[in-house]
Amino acid sequence: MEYTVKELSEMAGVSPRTLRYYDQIGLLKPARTNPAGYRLYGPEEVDRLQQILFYRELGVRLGEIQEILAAPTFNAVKVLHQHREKLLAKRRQLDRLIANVEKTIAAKEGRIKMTDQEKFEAFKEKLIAENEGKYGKEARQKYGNDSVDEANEKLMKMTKEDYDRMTSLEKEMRETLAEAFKTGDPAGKEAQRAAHLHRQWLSYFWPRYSKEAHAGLARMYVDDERFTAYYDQEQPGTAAFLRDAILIYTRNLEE
Amino acid sequence: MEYTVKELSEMAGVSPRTLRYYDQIGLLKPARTNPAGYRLYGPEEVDRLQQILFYRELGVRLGEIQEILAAPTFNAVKVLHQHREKLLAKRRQLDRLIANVEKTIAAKEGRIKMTDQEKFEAFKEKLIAENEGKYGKEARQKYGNDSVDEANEKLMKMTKEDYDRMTSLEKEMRETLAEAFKTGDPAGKEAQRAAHLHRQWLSYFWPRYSKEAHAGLARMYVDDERFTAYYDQEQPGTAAFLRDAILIYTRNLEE
DNA sequence: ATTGACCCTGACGTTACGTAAAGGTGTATA
DNA sequence: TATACACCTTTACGTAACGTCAGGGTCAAT
Repeated sequence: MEYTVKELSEMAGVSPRTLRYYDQIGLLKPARTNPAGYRLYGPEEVDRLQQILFYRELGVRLGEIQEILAAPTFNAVKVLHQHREKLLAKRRQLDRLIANVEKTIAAKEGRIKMTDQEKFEAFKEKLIAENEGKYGKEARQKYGNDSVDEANEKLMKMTKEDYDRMTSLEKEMRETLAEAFKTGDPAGKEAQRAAHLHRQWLSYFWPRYSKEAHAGLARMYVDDERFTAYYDQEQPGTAAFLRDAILIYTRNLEE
Repeated sequence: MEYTVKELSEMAGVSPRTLRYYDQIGLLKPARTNPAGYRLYGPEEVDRLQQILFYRELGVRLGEIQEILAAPTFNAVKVLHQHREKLLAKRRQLDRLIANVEKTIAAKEGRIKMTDQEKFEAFKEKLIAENEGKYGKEARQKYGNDSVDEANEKLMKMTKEDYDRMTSLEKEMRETLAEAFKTGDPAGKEAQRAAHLHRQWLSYFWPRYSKEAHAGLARMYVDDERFTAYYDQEQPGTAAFLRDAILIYTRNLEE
């Protein structure tokens, strides 16, 4: 299959100008040109363009991409695995930015205070991540393999931001539940807040919330001794209390 | 606290030149200048710079940022929530790219075939907006609402034994998945076993199995950050890996 | 034969800075 | 008090990766 400039550009989501520019700088030459000088691209060029876009996505300069693709040791599959790693690192960086935004929201609402340093933490770590993302060679030569690997491991741990959000939600729920248990009133404000937090926590697992399922789970909390043991750790009767709170909560839900 | 150009630039992870440029174009003027003309930045400028960097991160042009920050209706907290949404969307986009890389690896190794269109799917951000709507709401209705509600009913009727079998099945699936992830091959034997276990586990929720729904759920695992968070706990990329394994699994199923 | 959507090659414009060049400032130390 | 040295200033040209015309040729269908 052969593609004209426009066909390939639309398929790849780039502009025709971009393809002509890549031709101009020798990054992506068409397979052939027709008598009138029209550029025609073949399957190899399609794959090469995909490679180029992977690198471009990672912020590698076109000149560098050219060198990489020209290297005699170039191994497409190996490089793709590297791409994958870089993209995962980028995702971790995004997680940090998201955490930063959430922290900033909390600060603006007066719930917490942020130092000036903290305000920029996520942006700076990006620089570190990106620097490392210059395909590692400089950093590895400079600081040696070990420290780079250590840094990577550290970053990997930061990955669990989502998981942390989930567990902190569960923790908050359990604390609220413990407070509510003291009141003894499963219909009370605290207990209902616990039920609501429980619902939010649940939403990390369940694709869609339904009050019936929520109530069903609550009943199971008492029937299943593992759950009972878990929730009754501090105070026996907590599991049953939570069940009652959830049953009231779901009963009061509209729809 | 007042900062000089260098102090602020180091704190924010930008160059001094950048701050002078922002002053030049009127995007970020210093609070005052000392007699010798040195720029001095106060707390308001620090916060404004943070705002600017959030927008810049999202690819907004400086001119546009200027307009946004100048708008009389500007509401910092509201905008931060928008930032958060955008960042989450960006993360979903990254998940797509990661999936694309993994798919490309599989294709290079000859395990699956990719059309030219598929090779570029993840790069096109416009299509993504469409997919967003498609998988965000419609797909959830398609694969979610009806069958999930039925599933919830099933869950409610479940006995404790059923529940135990279900959880241990899920545990086995996750362990198999973790092993398979190390191989990096979603078409491999381990990964396919994980996909099969996933199907069995699913059958505890879903009234009837269909490969289309299974594949739909797999896609949702990557599109929905809650699922991604859940499956990526140990190893980032696991959700995308599971999705690919399931896609391959369902594709190989006789109708 | 004509239309209209495509193609070509220049060539200058744009964004967000990087990078000197040429010189002034602040302060710690000899 | 002199000197070093790390900072600061403005001016100005350089750059990457295209966008955006202008001016003109091509192709497939009507």
